[in-house]
Amino acid sequence: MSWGKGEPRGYHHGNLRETLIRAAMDLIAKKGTAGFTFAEAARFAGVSPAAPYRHFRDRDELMAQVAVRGFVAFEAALARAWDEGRPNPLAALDRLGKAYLDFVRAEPAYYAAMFEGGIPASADPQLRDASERAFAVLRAAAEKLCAATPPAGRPPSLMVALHIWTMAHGVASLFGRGDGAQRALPMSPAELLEAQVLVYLRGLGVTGA
Amino acid sequence: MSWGKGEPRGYHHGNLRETLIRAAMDLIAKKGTAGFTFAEAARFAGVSPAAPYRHFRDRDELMAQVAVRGFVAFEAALARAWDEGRPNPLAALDRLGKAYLDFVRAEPAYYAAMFEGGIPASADPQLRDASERAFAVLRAAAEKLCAATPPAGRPPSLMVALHIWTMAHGVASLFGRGDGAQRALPMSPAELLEAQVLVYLRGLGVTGA
DNA sequence: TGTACATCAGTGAACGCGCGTTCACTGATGTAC
DNA sequence: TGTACATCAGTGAACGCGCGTTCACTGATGTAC
Repeated sequence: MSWGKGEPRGYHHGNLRETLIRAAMDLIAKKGTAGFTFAEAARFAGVSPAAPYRHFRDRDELMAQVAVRGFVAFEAALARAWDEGRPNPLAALDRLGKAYLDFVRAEPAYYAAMFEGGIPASADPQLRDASERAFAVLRAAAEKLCAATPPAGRPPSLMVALHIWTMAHGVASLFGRGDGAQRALPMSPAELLEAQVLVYLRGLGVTGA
Repeated sequence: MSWGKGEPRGYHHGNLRETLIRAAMDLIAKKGTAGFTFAEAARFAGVSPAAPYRHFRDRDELMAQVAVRGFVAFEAALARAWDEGRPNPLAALDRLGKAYLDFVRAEPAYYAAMFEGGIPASADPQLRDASERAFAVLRAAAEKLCAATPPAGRPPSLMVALHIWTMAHGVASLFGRGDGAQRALPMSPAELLEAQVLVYLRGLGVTGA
């Protein structure tokens, strides 16, 4: 079950599934979601073009698996940053936004598979679930923030969660990509998002903003 | 120079360039940016696979042309909605946001070519220019809005323009796509964006928000 | 502990397909005189 | 106005390529007894 990296492998690979997922990530990171083929992933793994069919129905299933892993890693990163709102929701939210951008920049393959892979989240229950969990972190954050707003006219926390999401996603997708496709900006994406969230929170009447 | 639609065409097509661009748009709308090929565009136009080379260097140049047209149409739609801030900046901004979402929903091919085509805006000066012009509408809107904020601590209008852009783009890319890939929402994308912008403007201290 | 056998995971050759691209060509158009 | 000719725009056949997918196969692994 455990295979040394440099060891010559025998007839059986041993962890082909794992290797193929990593190969897919490498290829997606390098050439984008479109320039990733089943055949090339096999070649990358040093295996015949028929071998992947033992582990994945087709290219889309492999891509979906990458996306699932992406959402799992994403959720972990966001939850770690949010840290249940410690020491206070504002500081934690700031970390959350930075974590969002960091993830997109550091994991272009995950980001591409998650949001540009052409795999609808509804297609795979596993994918849907992983994506829900990641969003749940944002929901939790929104709830704590809403609790800090004046009770009169308190906004629905689901809406606030969606707003946070769209702000982070908008900045990330327009300016925060890992590859060099971003446009010139007078400030860093992180600064842009931070300022935006602060204005938004002030508009919400969050105490201390 | 003018060709009736149903007329049988002779050896020369007459407006192949135009027809290819429209074919590309149809294909991109149907199958996304990845599932669009030079050969199929030619077939779609009823012309030999070698013919497109008389008009475009390669597939990417055709895609870039679609993106350029997209930005031109986008600018027109945004400018029309903004209408120089009449009758007041808040009402105009609301229209602007709706126009952004409408465009993305109604013109999936343009949107895809503009933001998902893998064509960096910096690649083509014409593309860069068209994209600048579209953004200029947002800048103009941001300037008028900033003028309506308290002079003390007035934010830079470029930043506000970028914030408006990322909010609209975030909502559009996550929830406002023309195809059925959007997720379930407790409200329409337009409502979500409108509420978000209102909170943001209140945070900015815009008079009347 | 050894042996027989079922199952598993990867092979490699083959296939049909559509794409991108080239080439010499040819029909149509426009223009100089 | 007519004619000769240059230029333009599209043809169609051909090519090499890589992809997705299948197939009967075979080497390795695990397990029952």
